[in-house]
Amino acid sequence: MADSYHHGNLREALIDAGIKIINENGEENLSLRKVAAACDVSHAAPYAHFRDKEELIEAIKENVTEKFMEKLIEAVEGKPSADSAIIAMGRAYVTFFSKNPDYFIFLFGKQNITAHLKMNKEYKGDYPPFLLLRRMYLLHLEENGLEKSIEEQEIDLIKIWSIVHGMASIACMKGVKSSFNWNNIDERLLT
Amino acid sequence: MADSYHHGNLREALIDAGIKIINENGEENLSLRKVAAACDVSHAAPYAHFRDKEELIEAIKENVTEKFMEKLIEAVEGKPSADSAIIAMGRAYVTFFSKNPDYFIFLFGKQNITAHLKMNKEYKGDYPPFLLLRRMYLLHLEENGLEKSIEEQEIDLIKIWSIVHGMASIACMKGVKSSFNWNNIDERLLT
DNA sequence: CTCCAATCTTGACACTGTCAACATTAAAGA
DNA sequence: TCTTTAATGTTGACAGTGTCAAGATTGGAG
Repeated sequence: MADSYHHGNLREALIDAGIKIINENGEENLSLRKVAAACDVSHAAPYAHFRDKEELIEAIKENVTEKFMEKLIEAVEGKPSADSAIIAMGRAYVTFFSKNPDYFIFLFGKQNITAHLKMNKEYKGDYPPFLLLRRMYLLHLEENGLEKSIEEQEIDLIKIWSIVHGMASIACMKGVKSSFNWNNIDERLLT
Repeated sequence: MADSYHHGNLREALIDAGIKIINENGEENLSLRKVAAACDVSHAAPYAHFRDKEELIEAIKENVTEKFMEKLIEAVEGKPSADSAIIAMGRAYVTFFSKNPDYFIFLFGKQNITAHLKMNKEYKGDYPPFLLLRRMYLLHLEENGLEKSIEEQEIDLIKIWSIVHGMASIACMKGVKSSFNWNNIDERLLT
């Protein structure tokens, strides 16, 4: 199967090769032709699996988001309360991107993330990490017997997500060398 | 001077044309050749003013950051206290990018911002909006007679910047249609 | 066994960033 | 005023890019 005309599993191979290139040389060095070459395949072969370059990038993003979600779920599960789960999730969020800033740039660089804050919308198609956060937040309200208006809930969600996402963003900036003292911030994460 | 061999003020014209293209068609449609064409100049003319494409983009970023700073300073000046100044600055921060999300993507999409958080470093070369924030924060400590360790100060700064920057980031995401109810968040911005 | 649809190749096109060689001109110094 | 020079702009070339059209190959359904 190595030197046969048909590759066998080109789609996955292209995604893996794309991730490797992004990790080693950054997104700006990702080209369809290089990805194809890395799979020992002609320059137009990817078009049998992806409509255009954007669609390959989108597939890679899904793949990276899955890895991201694994860390978040791992952080959340087994926690005694929603509060501690949310805090653990925030830590995992920042830790994940601190370890590989390239992923942050890759995932959020063009802001093409979908997240409907309105609680009465269907959640389908929303950004999975945000879905998890919302689930934990609703659990938090329930566990503590809190009743909040939709608007208040939205604000809380924005606040929580903002500080975590903002920290990740700042941590990924070049030149920001300060160590983040997460331990001190934990208890203030939730309002 | 219109049809003379020398343009006269090509450098500024290239920057302006670049901003226009980014505003109208997004950064992904910015090419040196288009910028040159927009200035009625040959495709290699920009190389007399910029080493490469990156240097032009960097110049455009400086230009956009100046506009950003104008809004921040405008929000800060005349405020009765450092606290109210910081809150106003946060509002201006989010408002600026809510109005033109393309600028957020352009400025922070690749995270190439320099901000040395350590208080004992020289501030030169730091990101101007961050410098302003730090100045206001130190004023806040002074006005309220607070004494904090360097580490505590850093944490405060990261927190403030994180929530504001994070909100701006989330506000610029596709699909986030919720209105930001800033009025409710103001009094909780400072710890 | 045949045929078809999925998959892959080849060749082309326009566009890109960049460089080298050359042209023009404003301005400084004689 | 004339000459020279450095700054600025042009032309032409090159490799690399995304994308498409036409054709080759092949696994698998019938």
